[in-house]
Amino acid sequence: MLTDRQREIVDTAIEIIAEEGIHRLTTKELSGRIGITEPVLYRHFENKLAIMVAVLDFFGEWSADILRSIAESDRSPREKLRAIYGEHTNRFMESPATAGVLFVEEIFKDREELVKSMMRIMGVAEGYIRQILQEGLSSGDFRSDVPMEHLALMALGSLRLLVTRWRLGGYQFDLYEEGMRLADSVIAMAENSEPALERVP
Amino acid sequence: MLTDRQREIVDTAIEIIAEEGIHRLTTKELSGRIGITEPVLYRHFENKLAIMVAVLDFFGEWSADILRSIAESDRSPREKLRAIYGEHTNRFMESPATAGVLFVEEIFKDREELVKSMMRIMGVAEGYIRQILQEGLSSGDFRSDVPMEHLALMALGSLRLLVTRWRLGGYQFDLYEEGMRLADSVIAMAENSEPALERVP
Amino acid sequence: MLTDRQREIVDTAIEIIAEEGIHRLTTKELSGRIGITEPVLYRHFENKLAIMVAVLDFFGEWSADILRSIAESDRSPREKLRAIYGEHTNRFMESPATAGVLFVEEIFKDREELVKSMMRIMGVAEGYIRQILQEGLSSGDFRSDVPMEHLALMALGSLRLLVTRWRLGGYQFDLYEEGMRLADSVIAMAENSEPALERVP
Amino acid sequence: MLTDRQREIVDTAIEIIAEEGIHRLTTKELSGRIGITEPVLYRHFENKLAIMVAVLDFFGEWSADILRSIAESDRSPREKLRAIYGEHTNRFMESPATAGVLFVEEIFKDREELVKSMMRIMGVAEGYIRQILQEGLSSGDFRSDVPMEHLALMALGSLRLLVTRWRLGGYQFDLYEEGMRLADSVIAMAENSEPALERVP
DNA sequence: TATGAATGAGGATTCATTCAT
DNA sequence: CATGAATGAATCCTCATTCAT
Repeated sequence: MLTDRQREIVDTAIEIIAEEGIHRLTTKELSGRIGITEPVLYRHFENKLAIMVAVLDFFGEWSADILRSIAESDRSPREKLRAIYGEHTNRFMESPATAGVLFVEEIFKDREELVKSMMRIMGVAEGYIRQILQEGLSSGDFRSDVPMEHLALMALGSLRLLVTRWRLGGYQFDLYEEGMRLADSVIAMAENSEPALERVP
Repeated sequence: MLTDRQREIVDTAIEIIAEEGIHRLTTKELSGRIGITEPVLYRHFENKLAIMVAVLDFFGEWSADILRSIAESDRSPREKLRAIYGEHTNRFMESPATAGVLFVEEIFKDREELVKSMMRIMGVAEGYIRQILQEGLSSGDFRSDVPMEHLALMALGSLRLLVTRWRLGGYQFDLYEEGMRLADSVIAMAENSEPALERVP
Repeated sequence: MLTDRQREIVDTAIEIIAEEGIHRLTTKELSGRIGITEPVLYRHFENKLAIMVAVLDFFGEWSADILRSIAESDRSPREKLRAIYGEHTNRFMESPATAGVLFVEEIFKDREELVKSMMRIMGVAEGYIRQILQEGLSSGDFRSDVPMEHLALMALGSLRLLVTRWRLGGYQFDLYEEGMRLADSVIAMAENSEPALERVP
Repeated sequence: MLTDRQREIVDTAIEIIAEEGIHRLTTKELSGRIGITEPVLYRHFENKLAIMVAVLDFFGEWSADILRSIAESDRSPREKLRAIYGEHTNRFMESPATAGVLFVEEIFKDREELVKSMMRIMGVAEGYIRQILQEGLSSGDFRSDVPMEHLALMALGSLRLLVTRWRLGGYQFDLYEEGMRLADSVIAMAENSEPALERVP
């Protein structure tokens, strides 16, 4: 879908956003890092907005890929929920720049033109998560006394907040390890508290 | 602490951030909205950074005020947790601009100079929340099989995500009502599942 | 002639020019150093130009005072020439700020309105110097094969350049000592080379 | 070393400094005179400081060129000293703007960042002058009873002061003619007073 | 496909000065 | 005599974007 140059531009844009913040994503900085002149950007994208949309789309695909592969795997709902934390935190540690994935809304929220793109991306991600939770509900693994959407809010919300603190703190702690510990807690709370009674008979 | 003019400037800055995003917080926009000339801003604040710090401090106090009054109230830990959701969502609906409170980190995260201010503010808020959760643990109301910090991450993280969606969706749903429903779910999950057995004997 | 406040303003202005350069002589800096508000300056001077003229006049009087007292003293022309170097360098070391005296033209040269003031001041100083040189010529102490105006240019020019280097170098060497050594050289060159023959018989 | 545009910018900067003073060297004035917009300046120089450094360097080269060619010429020390006055005053009359060369220190003295550049330039010039004076000393043309550095101070100092007065007086007198007359006086004073006795034997 | 050169609009900030109190 | 509050004009500089080559 994207040419090599376009990929390079998008990657570099993400790098800048991650390292220096969205307000440093300027055409000068972007072209400078790649080693091209500014007009080149306009050969490959109509304008800066188009670059940002491409960044968004990249994030969307990145996120959808992870979630889809987890959702379609053979694991139990519990394991899938764990995998969401594990996969994300793992990849974030490898490439902190992409930690922005979870915060796409925050990064671009003040650009009206991008909201639609974002909503779509978030919708896709949410879809996968709900699907996983639904499985857990159906199988009786997850408790049914709280609405699934609240489970989703807590699962994703806690993960986001964990990552936020990791970034603000300067990537000091081991995100993956903390993520897995958090996952276990979330699962413990999401589980049916009397599994034996309900499932064994 | 702040003069009237300074308050006016800070309020207007928050308004702009809420309505148009941080990237529109320019001295021109700010002075224009207030109906003064740009240099006036510099009579009341040393520079734009000082204005942003004042905005941060305002957020910090706003947040600390709510949390302190809840923490010091007579309610049960359960009720306090509920109150956190209730008070915040309620006030956000009254003044959506201040919904930024919860997202201070995101708004200013790319301004290195402000990170310290932010950390302090977040620390204060976290302190109150931990205090409330601790009470619940001590009283046996809250489950002890998950670390308190994870409870905090889930409680605050889910609230944040709820508010984020409310804002992105254009303030369409009733944040307070949804917030209280979410609170009940969070409490249900945080509670000891067999209260009678553990607390009565 | 000047009120106390006016003196304070002029002194501080000189201080600023000496320490930070003419481009830092702003009403803000000036009032700030004195500990008053900016409008106060306008109570005591019509505008900034008037302050600069007062600075110029101060310089003029300072310079004229030294030169007059030397010119009117009982010393020989030789000694008077020495005294010019000695008095100036001595006072400059006590108060480097006033070293600007010699460079009034440079400091204010781009302010057309001040040129007339400056010319007058320089004229006065030159008058005294010429008077001293004339004495030396008449008495046969100084050589007559070079025009007096050239003697003046060399005497004053070398002193200026010495002081310039002292300032640029950060006041590192002992200006007075170097000044006196220079004075001796200038005098040696200005003197009649065959004094015995011409004056004794 | 400099592109055409850069040369144009530097030349115009010098023009402005000469005509209106350093305080009128603004990006607006500079771009306006050239007939370009302000941002163009920043395509060709990193910032205003870089422009000023380029101006300084231009002065330095200009000065070094003259002095080197004189120093390396076949003339006698006497003639070289004369040539310094002659060449400089001659060129200043052709292009009064460049008269700033001699006063680089004064023009930029309050810009700390430029002092190093200046020191280097002045050092180079001084080196050539000392070299010439040394020749005169060695050859017995110049008197040895005054330190060479004092000769240099007088030679350069008197020239500077002459040019200063020429500029302040609005370029009224014939600088070249006056310069050569001054040169003769300086040489007369610098010469050994009893040449016959010392050199003929 | 890339570049060099340019630009209009806007960024934060500082200036000398005024005026009502 | 002094201040608090304000301002118009100017400062240096950066932005995204265009266009001829």
